[in-house]
Amino acid sequence: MLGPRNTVIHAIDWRDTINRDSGTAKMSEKVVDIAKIKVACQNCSLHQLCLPMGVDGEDLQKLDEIIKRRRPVKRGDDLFQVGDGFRAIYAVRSGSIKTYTPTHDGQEQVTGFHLPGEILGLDAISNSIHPCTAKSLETSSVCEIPFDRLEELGHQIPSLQRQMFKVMSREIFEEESHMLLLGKRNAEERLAAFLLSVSRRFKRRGFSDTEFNLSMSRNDIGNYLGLAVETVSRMFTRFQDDGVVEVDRKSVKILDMERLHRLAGAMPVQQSNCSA
Amino acid sequence: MLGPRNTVIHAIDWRDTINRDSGTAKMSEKVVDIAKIKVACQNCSLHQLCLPMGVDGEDLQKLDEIIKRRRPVKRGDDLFQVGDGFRAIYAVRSGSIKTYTPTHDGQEQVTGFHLPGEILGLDAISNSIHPCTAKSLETSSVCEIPFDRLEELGHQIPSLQRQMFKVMSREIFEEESHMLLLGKRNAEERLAAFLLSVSRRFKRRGFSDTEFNLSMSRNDIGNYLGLAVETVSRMFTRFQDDGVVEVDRKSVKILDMERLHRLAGAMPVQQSNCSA
DNA sequence: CGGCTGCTTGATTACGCTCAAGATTAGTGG
DNA sequence: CCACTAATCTTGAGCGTAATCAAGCAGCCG
Repeated sequence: MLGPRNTVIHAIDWRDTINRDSGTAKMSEKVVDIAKIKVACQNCSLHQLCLPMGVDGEDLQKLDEIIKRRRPVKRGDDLFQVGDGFRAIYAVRSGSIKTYTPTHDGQEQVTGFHLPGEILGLDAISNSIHPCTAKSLETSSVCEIPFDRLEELGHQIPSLQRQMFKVMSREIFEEESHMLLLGKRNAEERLAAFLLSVSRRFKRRGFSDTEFNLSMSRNDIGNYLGLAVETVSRMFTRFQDDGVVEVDRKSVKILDMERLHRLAGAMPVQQSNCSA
Repeated sequence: MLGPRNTVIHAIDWRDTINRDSGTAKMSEKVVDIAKIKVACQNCSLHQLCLPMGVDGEDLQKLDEIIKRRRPVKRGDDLFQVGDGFRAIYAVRSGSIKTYTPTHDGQEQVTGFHLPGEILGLDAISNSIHPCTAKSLETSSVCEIPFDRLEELGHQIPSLQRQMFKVMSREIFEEESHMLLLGKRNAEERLAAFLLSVSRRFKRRGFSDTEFNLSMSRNDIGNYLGLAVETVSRMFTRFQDDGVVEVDRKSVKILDMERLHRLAGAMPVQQSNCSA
């Protein structure tokens, strides 16, 4: 199925993703990391955001040993599917992954977009079955962390257990924020808040917070925000007409951050101290 | 501010809550538990649902020792408030608690209703600050579990660490389900799903799944479901007119469970195996 | 008993969905 | 490399669901 032609194209996609000095999205680590796929945690640029945060020295070594680095997953590939048995959690290393829960009537709800340094699969622990599907939005690479091994290490390494609790807690917190968005905000506020969230997350990863590419489709965005595709499109147009952002297909440039914040409306009172 | 009159009234509320043989809601444990507030985990009827699940013998003893039982909290009392420093998580023992995140413009989003056996405060771990307020909907009692002690025990007791992960994972899963509801369901489906959720949770706790009292106001329900109060009220009326439920103020009797399920519409594909 | 809050019901409005068509881009194969 | 097809995105028109506004009712508590 995979001809040499295909391989070339994907290689190009991949290089685009890691191109740091272009005006386009850069959701990946340093170019050097690509060459040797098996980068140790201590050398990974996401070290500070990811599971190893707070874990160091010998302990980090141990954690590093149980982590399996996977080859890059192509756009459209599933990391895991709904119903799959739960064996590992995943950390995004480069690219981006969307997770969504399908319903019996064929609908889907996108539950999140995951950028480098973020963890997937935490919702599968309780039932030992993945309640959602994780699909790669572009060529991405992920670290696979076998959960039974991670649990063992959790007893041995206090800082790791603590970090796991923190990561899961953050996930709960983020989802509560999203509930607020879905429950109380109108279309304009939703899209503005979404753009700010992406912007903030890119910034933390060392990329521009004003110019980036959205790897997900308008459809995905709408689904995630509880809006019709058409509404998302109209809001983008409106923002552009108002001079708040400049949008060209996937590429977004935020022109007036101040106004975008005002458009996003009221945030949870906590949000101020929270550097997500 | 609190005259003796008040005290009496609250005592009455409390007795109502624990009255098992009336047709009204019964969200509490056995009457015997009330007398001696400090029930050990091993004697607690919620043992199987709560944090101690899977922990036994000597280990359960240790867990038991760090848990502080609080006196009943009265209706309207806050367990903790947004912005409070995080020191402990809480397990509901009887009654019910709502959590909500206030926004800067004075709005609120109810993020959950917590019944006996359920854990609160997990969203505060990552930032060490409570991002929401927890308010008691009726006279309730809770167990306070100091988090630093719990973390220590987590290293010593593998089954406890595991249970913590499971509890947090379940929370994430539940919130994803709620995201689906807020993003994709109409008013009718939302209220039907809500009633089914409450019904299911009462059943697991040994109460009737067809007759119960809702401790929260219509306002809270609407807020939680992303609907106006008026819409909630209209939907209750519609359900009653259709003979699906019988509603009298707080009291709900489900007459046609089958039809209520159909009204709730499509569930996540996982939901079938999930006995929440 | 009177004031208050919470709930219900009705009338009107508006936001965003649906349907539909066209435009642009991406993917595929000759 | 270009042409064709499929998919995605944009824009417009009309409609429907639920919000808003407004009033009345019932239960609760002082």
